[in-house]
Amino acid sequence: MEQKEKIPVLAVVGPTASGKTSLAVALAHALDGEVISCDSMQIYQTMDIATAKPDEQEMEGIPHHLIGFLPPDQPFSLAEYVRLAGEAIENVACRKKLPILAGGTGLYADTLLRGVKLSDSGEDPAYRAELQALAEKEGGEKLREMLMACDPDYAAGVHAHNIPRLIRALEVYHATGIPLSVHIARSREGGTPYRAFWLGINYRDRSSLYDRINARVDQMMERGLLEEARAAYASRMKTAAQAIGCKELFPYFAGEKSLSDCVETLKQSTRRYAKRQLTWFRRNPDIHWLYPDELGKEGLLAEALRLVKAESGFYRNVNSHPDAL
RNA sequence: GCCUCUGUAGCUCAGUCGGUAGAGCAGGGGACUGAAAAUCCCCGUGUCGUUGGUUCGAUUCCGACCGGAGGCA
Repeated sequence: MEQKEKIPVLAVVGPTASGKTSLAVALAHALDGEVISCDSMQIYQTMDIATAKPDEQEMEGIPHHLIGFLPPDQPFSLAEYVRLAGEAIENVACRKKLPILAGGTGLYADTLLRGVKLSDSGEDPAYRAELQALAEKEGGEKLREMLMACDPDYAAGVHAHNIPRLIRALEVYHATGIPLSVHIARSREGGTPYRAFWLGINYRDRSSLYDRINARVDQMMERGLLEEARAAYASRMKTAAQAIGCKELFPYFAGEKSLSDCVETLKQSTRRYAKRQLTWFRRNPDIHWLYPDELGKEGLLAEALRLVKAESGFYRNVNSHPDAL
């Protein structure tokens, strides 16, 4: 049987406020691409400021997919993202454009581009609630003991304090009779329909990234983050309320903390988030790292293009349709 | 000018009845398979302000000097 040709996908990843958006747009211009967002919060219709969604001006006419399509009261999941992003990539590739995956949600990017096949067990809210109650009553150790009995491999790697992980692992076993660790091993077997080329943005000097983060939070406040967060505070959201830029301001609305304290906390959580993102991406050996504080603005794009062009499939993909429009 | 207090980790401070020191926060590292902007784990060497003295030994006691805070004139 003829092997289906893999779809080339350019991935632009990195921590928040590192400049992914503008690099992705510039690459889209240069390589005739479209951007597919890989961001677990930009999917929502609200919170434009907090999630730093690119606006019309920043998009520069480049089509962006998977941004702002979901009502904020809707929950979302990894599996849904993989499905929707897969469709978007297909759609873009069919129109002979280069799919450019851009965003900072590492779990989403990896699961998608590595072709991970998630277990077919969805969520079981009733069972979850049961486990949650059990954890509150008897502690995480109890859940870990239960997991140890059915999936010792996975249990060995999860701390008893990490309740959500324990619950999910128990839920999977409960629903499928197969340990999550076995699902995970199998999920990697099938290979991926994509040929990914990874670009990562990082800063040689961590503090210069932090400076950018602090400045961007101030900018968000000037643009009306407070009102946006107030609206989020008033409405009861589930997943979306986790967004950094909303929850940190809630204590101010509740009259528990001063606004300036909340803004400081907001900056700090953003910094910590960036650090976690870097931890995630660093372990990906396929990423070609770019350092804006070393390359400068022009140099960043030039270096990115140089790397991409050296990778045959991507540039050829562009050249093969020079007459399109 | 005099008196008192104070100077220890990036910050706020403990502490050593003399044997070179530890908390919180900040910060760093790591894990991660259906809520991931989430959830969780690990990490504390620093001229103990400078300089003399006492001492086997001083960050600790004493003196001087240099910062800082307060008080009296």
